[in-house]
Amino acid sequence: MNTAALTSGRARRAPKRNEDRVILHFDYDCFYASVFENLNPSLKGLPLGVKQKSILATCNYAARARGVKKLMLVSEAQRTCPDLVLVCGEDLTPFRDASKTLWSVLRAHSWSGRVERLGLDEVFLDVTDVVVYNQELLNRNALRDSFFQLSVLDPEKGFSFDATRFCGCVYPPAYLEHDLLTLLDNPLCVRLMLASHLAGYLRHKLEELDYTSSGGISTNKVLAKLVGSVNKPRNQTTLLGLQDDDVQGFVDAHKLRQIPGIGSRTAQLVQDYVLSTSTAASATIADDDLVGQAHSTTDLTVHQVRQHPSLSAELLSRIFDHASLERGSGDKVWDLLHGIDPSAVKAASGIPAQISVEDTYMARPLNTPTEIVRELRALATSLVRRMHADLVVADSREEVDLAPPAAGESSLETRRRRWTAHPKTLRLSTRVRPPKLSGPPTAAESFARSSRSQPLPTFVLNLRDVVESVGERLAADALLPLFRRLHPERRGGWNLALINVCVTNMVVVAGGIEESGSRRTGAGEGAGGQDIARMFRTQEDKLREWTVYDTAPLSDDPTHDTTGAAKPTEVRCEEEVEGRGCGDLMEGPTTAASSPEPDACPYADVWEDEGASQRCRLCGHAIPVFAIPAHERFHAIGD
DNA sequence: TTGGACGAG
DNA sequence: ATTTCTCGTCCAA
Repeated sequence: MNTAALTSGRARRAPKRNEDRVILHFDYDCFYASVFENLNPSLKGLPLGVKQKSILATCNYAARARGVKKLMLVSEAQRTCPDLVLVCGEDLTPFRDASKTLWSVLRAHSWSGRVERLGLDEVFLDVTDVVVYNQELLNRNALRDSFFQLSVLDPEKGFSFDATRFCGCVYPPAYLEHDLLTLLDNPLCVRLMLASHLAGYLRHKLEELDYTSSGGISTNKVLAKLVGSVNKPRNQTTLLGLQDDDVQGFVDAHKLRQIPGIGSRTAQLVQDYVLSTSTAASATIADDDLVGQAHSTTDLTVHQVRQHPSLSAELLSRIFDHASLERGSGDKVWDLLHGIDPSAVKAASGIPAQISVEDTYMARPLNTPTEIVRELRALATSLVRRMHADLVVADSREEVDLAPPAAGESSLETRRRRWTAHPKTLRLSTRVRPPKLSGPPTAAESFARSSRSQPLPTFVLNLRDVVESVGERLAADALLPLFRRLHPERRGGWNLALINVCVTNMVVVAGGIEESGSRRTGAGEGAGGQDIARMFRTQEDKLREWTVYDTAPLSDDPTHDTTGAAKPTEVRCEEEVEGRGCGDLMEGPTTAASSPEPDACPYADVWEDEGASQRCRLCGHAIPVFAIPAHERFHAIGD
């Protein structure tokens, strides 16, 4: 039934916007800089720049007032503003922490749980439910003394507000002079007005934590985000669409690239098409001989693109298909050009889809095996740390029914922590340094990454080992083989400009964060997952009995005791060290990594010796001996 | 499943 | 020296 709508004639009809929802967008003002200012308040008022390697990731408004810009080279920024205070923002941990805190403040005020983070410094809220509830509560005779209820159960919880006006700015600004009571005859306007006060209240809550923000209020995500940028720092804007022209006019004024969802590739394809098919008669593209001009220097507005006579959703689809890129979402771009965005605000899962760590080596690319192994080990260790921070929670469950701690039990901590999800896949990505030769024809091709992935070895999920040792093992056992797959040749150095290590493919562990065991959910059949979780737990408890704790360093691996920490010695089995995950970085056969047979390791003295492990006959991965029973259990369950 | 392309901050 | 460090979705083989 869509085919009729896809004919160009019908597709160009006036678009129909869904205005049933109310969406808020928050953007924390110069977030990274604010985090540092709050960590160290003496920085407030000084021009502050946050750098990552050679660029300024962001800067505060004091710095911007002096001409410093985001994403400026550090050297340029210092020339522009000699007394610029610089802090290093390469470690994202404090930003993640602050982001989570602010997000939880917003989430605490949501009824629907639809509170979606975009990056670390933006949040969308779908507040349709709260707003509609308060819409029904409005007393037309006492609008000035309204009360916004934040809770159905507790009518006292909320804030007073004046329902005869909007909180913050409105767009178009002309509506400020409009008779507000007339405006409020429109139920959509009433909802947006209510939402503006809610947004103002929430921004005030964020300011109590010393974070200012910019807010956008509209009926979908794209419009809320776009309109939030109209009054930038520390303010908010509500997009009022009384007539369709208002919203379309607002979107039309933007450059193509400014529309979220239209990236550089899409914008270039659309723009190239529009420019190359514009005839001299096309009045919209003005006097410039744009057709002959370098396309990259032009930035068409949405309005200019929409003026193109034959443009339609279908034509866009053909443009994207023809470029052998993009799926069937010419429709999506067409919608975006008209301010239509049906995408839902997603409820937070609490579990990231992937966790990755990376480092760049622009100034001095990595070339020697020693450097590469050192970096792989460092990245592996931070990745394990991140996995613990993001995927492991304290376990409040009482395990009274299981074996009590044995005498001298050292796992008091470990049995109180558990994974909320297991990543199944490990991926290593690298980027080689841009081929610096050719001048003009250099494309953005140097930007490309390549990657290899494999199942994540299960020992990474062992909470008993210290992170450093797990990290070392991960590097030796898994990352090195992946690296060899990625770079099978050894011609004169690798010239690596970037390494990224990622875990993904999360399998949520049965029982949510607040679940309190299978006893709580009496749902008979669906409890299979929780039974599996229980089996894992009992398995671990059994394993613990077999684990010998020893403060002595491992005899065959002196690097393991560099931390001096006590570490469990693996229980060995007779098929000792059958396979090695490490192998030769430079000369290992390309097929070795995928073969179940271990390859010789002539450079074993260079690389980490991994200690006792063997390959699983089912999946071919090197498994530390102590983890084999659990690994087999894993296979038996069938994932 | 794997590896890439693209889009977001 | 169009960069930083991520995260998410979609697509094809």
